[in-house]
Amino acid sequence: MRESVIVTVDVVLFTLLDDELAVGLLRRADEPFKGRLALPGGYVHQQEDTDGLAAAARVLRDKTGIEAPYLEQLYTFADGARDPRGWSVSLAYYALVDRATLECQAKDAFSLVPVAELPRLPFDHNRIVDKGLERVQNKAAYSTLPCFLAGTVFTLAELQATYERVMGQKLDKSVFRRKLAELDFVEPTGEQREGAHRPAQLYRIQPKKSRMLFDKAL
Amino acid sequence: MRESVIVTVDVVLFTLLDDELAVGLLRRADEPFKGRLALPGGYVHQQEDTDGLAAAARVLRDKTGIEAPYLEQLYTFADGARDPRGWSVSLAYYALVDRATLECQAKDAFSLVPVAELPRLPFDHNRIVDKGLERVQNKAAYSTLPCFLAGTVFTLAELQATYERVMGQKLDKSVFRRKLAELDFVEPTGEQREGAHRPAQLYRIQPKKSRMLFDKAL
DNA sequence: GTAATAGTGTCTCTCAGACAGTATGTC
DNA sequence: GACATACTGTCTGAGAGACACTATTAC
Repeated sequence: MRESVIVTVDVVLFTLLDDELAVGLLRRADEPFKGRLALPGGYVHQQEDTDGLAAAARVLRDKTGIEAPYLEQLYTFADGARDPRGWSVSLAYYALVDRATLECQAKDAFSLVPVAELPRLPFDHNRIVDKGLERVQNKAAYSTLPCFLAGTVFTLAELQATYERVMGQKLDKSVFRRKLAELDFVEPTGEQREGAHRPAQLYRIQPKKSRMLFDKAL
Repeated sequence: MRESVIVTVDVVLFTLLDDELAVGLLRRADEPFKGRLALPGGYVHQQEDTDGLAAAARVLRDKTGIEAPYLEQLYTFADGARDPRGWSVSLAYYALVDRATLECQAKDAFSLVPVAELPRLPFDHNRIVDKGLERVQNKAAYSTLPCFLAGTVFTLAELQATYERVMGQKLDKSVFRRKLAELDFVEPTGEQREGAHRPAQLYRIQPKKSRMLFDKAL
């Protein structure tokens, strides 16, 4: 017995907007919920997409123009009530993009909304965003994940601020740097950031260590 | 553009067999791979199953007779190569069952294989088991999850042994008990386990705290 | 008594947190 | 010089690990 099931991918696109975690939303071009703000999503294309991840990357690229440096499966929402068209499966992915990359690649037709100010979204998209937030916050302290929100180069103060924003708590500067040194996944570029006061060393992620998991929290 | 996609659920059933983590496998009744050992799995039934979790519970119940006390979504495997019939989606779940419950509920037609001795499985079932193992091992130290493998009542020595088996490392008795006391999720039943030597106090999980996550490792 | 397992007490050393201190830039 | 930000050094308290110790059963 084989039944036809609607299979879509939906992407939660996270970035930092004014030092707050924000989500990328699009106005839906088609029914159902045409015209409403929702997560970028679309059908899986069996000919085009080798797997779920590829489908998510394609959907994100086609709908927003963005090639996310970080894209990972989040959860799969599958039930008979989430879509008015009937039983459906949504392969949910989440993406992390820094503001610079986003500004440079993004098409205009798309909104960034801070997670604290999200409107009611169609389908179960609020649940999907919640699940994404939970995942990002849980993983933040134990991984290099927030680095993808900080851009390609950053000062240590900026990186610390990024971790603090995602984790939702203040960190001690001295402790943060001590652990960074131990974990050894950033390296100085040699460049400095000039500003109003003493310039700061610029750093980047060591290419081989861009996706690390730690034993202890940062 | 809506395309029909095969949607199945597959369940990795973990239990402890001779102090080793083992997986429940079934001989496939139908093509493809008829007669081969594989994970219990089946199609989603849109009329019957309210959601993915319900589908996984039903498949596990129908194929093995087991009502798993712990059942959680693991990952979704979706691509064009995993099933010879074409592009397919497998909603993978993992279940934890203690030996006593398993013995009492299980139908006979099913094999328990220690994870170290797994044969080559059809589809991408080896990948699914690997993912499940990874998940269980990662979560073990930070959750009550291994308790579901220990049975409804257990001595502290048995519980420690269970954690050690799942985590793959020895723990210090004194440290283990100190943390158990702090986390406060087991309670004495009042009963004792009689044996060859000094009897041990029996414990159970506090019903309200059966699924806890810890900040620190046990 | 001995053996074996249950359960507890205590020392030490590591490390996170707190915070003060120094360095180097702008004005 | 003052001030602001970058960066470093050091003290302390909590807690994990190691391990010895006591308790209670069977024999």
